Amino acid sequence: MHNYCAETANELETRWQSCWARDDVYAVGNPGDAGFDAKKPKFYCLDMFPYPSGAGLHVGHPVGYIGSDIISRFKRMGGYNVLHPMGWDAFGLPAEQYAIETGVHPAITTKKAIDTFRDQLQRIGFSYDWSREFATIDPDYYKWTQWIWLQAYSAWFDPTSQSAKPISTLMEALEKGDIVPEDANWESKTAVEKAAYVDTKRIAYLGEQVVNWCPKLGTVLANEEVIDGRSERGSHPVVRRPLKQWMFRITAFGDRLLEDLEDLDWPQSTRRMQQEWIGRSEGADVNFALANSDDSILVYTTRPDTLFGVTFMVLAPEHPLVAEVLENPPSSMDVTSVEAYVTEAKNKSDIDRMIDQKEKSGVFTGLQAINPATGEEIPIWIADYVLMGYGHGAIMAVPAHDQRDFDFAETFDIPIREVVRPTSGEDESCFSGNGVAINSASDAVSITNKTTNDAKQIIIAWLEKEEIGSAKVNFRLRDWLFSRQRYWGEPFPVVFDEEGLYYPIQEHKLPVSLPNLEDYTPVESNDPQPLLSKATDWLHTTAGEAGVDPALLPPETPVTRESNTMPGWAGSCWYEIRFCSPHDDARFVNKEAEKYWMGNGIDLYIGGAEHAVLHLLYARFWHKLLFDLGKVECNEPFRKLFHQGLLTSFSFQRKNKTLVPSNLVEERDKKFYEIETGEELERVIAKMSKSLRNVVNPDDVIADYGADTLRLYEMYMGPLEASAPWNTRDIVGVHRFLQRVWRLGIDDLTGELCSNLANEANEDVERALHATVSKVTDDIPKLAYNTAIASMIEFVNTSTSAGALTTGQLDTFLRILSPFAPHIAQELYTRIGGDGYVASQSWPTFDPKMLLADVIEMPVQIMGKVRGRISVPAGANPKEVEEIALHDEQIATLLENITVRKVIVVPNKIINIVAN
RNA sequence: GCCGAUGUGGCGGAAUUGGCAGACGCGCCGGAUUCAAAAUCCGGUUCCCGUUAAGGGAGUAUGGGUUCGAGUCCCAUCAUCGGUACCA
Repeated sequence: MHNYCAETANELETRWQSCWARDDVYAVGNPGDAGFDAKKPKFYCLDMFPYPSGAGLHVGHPVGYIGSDIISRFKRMGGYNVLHPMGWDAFGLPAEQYAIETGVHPAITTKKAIDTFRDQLQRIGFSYDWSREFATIDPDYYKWTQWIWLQAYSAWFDPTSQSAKPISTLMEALEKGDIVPEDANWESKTAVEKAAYVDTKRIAYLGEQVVNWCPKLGTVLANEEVIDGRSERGSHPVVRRPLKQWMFRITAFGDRLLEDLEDLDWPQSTRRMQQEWIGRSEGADVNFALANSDDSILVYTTRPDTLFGVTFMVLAPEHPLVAEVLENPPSSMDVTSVEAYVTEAKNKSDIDRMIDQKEKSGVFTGLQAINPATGEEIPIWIADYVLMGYGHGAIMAVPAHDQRDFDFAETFDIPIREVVRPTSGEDESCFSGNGVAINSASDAVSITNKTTNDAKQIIIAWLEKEEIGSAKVNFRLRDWLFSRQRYWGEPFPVVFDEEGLYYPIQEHKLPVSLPNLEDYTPVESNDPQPLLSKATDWLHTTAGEAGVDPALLPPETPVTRESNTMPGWAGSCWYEIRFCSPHDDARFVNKEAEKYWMGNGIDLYIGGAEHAVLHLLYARFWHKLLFDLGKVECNEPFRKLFHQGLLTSFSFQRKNKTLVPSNLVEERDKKFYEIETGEELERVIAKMSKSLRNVVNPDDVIADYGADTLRLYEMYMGPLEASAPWNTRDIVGVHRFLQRVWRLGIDDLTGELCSNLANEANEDVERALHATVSKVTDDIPKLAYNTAIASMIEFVNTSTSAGALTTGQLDTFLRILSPFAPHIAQELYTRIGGDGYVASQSWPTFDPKMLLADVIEMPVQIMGKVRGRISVPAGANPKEVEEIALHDEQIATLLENITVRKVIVVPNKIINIVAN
């Protein structure tokens, strides 16, 4: 037998894969390379590169990769230069955790995992340009990751131009007096003070602030990595504590990160999530003077128009004024209870703070502030519902118009004063919407009867005139904490002298290599202890050895290296750029190559929606920084983004909603039972997971059916963006399809070419072929692969039934099949005498005239129900169609005793007769 | 709670600007081929009524609405999934 089966598929697939590798079929050059035509249009199609885990690939991984491979192959055949690379995101926690358990160096396990992943991916037949492969752990790569960090270190954000600039421009402007420091006192500063001031303005800066410390992971985490007070990875408890850490001034880019989302071709939901994460709000800073004191409290509010409704103030327990007042408490303060409350709040984790949101707790300070609008004294409270991390850690409370303040006021019996009336609808107990100001007039200022928006403007103008406040834009986004106390990450190119002053490593001395460690176990300590501090020989060195500019520090000066490392995100923040020229060692990317491939951003970026905020926001930030500094052409890296759906699996659920691993379930009469207990189970959709035993390995699927079947099945399951459950039973459908494709060209019995390929073309088959080419050509750019495959199945069924297909028709069909099932298409293409690789041929065209039939069959409805059908010549005008319909025997009979009121003719679609 | 998405046969899913609901595949039923089975091929398959049939009725989460015509548009409700969580 010579039929298409698992053996046939596996034999021909591995054979062609080695030919592709041998002939570099999918390698693409760069502008300036021999044979590279830079006048051709380009298509840069990128997959989010994987973190290669020791477990290897499961069938969920390739979904997006198959999707990107199909459109890449399609674009190549359409005459584009296609950049379609793959690499590895290889720094990170899992390899390090494994090293802690086994003592095996992360570099070894990571390399092994990469080799496994690469083998598995190559077996699926992707058209990656493997000559561009790299991993983020390669010193040639992380050298430039460190270099980019130095760019941020050596830059500041100029608020006037809203862009990053070299730090030297700041120093010049300060010297010239164009920029004045906050204390208006540049001239009298010492050199060290001047340097310290400039340091506070760097985009990569060392900041002492409260961080999220995860004892279990032994490292700090960025705000984004903390979910409900637990680590995003592993879900371990996180506590907050102050620490000096490297930060990125991402908040400076908040406006641009927000505004530039508008022009991106991204899923609406992802843009929304980024918008909300950035969380821009407009409002005002207002200073409240304390009664009987020179102190004041600065608050941020989005509702300055409710100033007349402020009946108390609240400080976060961590607010500096709290500690200050406790040092020297006024007689009105109940020191014991205030201290107790503050201590308790400090010890509470974020999770505990979030429980019982309704139940507000707090303590009165005994202090009073003065409402600047009314002149009234208002009490100052401390409560943990006010967060130190947002605004100024203090609020003006307006219980009538803010639910939280309302709950608090109710609990502690504080007056509630209504100052906004809704323009419509009933007056709720706590109305937080826009309306019209009431009860808002004093000798100082009046906004009564003004709409909320007008009232805001008036109050802000008044605050500014009185110099007690100003308009302010605030972001939810915090600066990005960029230090980790882990081993398996990029070292920072910076050292400290004995006084704690820091110095960057010179560019030409990069990379700062990661030293080897004997032992990866984190140090048990209340204080975060970076693992690299165990590498004492490496840690303590001299300025010259480390590569500090001798002009900054004499070479023999003893220095300590930075022992924190960069987080896992670092490598994935710019890999898309490096793929343009991965082996360039003169620059982080070749300028011409970057301009050609990324001048208008990446044409298609495919990856999971789980990266909607973190990775995509960080990468955008790095790109904008590099853009401002003139290092890249474009200010957004990913022009078009697409999220593939999650591949789920079936699982089995007991009545009490617990899940049963799939290997403990049996199927009888279409029902599912737990083997041990005999309980009937419900089949539900669940994530693939080891514990549920419902993970499918692509290697097994390939062994049973071949890679082409795997590719086709994953794309045929449904729309690429939708989640769908893996159902092994369904795979045979597309496998049978490929068997029929095979028989179009090959006689199963003899293995020879089918004899009828030489016959004359069949008219119906030819029309069907044009229709299929048209459908597939339309569907691929939309990534609507499931319907493209359906139309190809229909074509094969049509030509199989017709028993007639010419060599030329088969050639055309194999070309449109080739992006989906490249191996079988190549094999048959070669067997029917095609030259070279089908992947390098041109995409077929179709004749639109062939899509139109001469006679069109149209359904005829009477009162919206189909009652018959008629045949009309193509191009008949509506009047003619109406005549034909009304004179149709069957229709005329049905219309005998009723009156025709109206006839609606939709050309080429339908006729509806309104009659009664 | 708030924001967003989704809801179509036994299952995965199709359906241009509103125009024949269920393409295509799985499964199932019947047939051909076979000593037999597998594989393959052909036909059928939304549900209900109708002896097979002819034919009729209902139907795209639920309830209303707009329209000659609604899976598609509008309003309300329910369910599932995702995001978010005191952001002043």
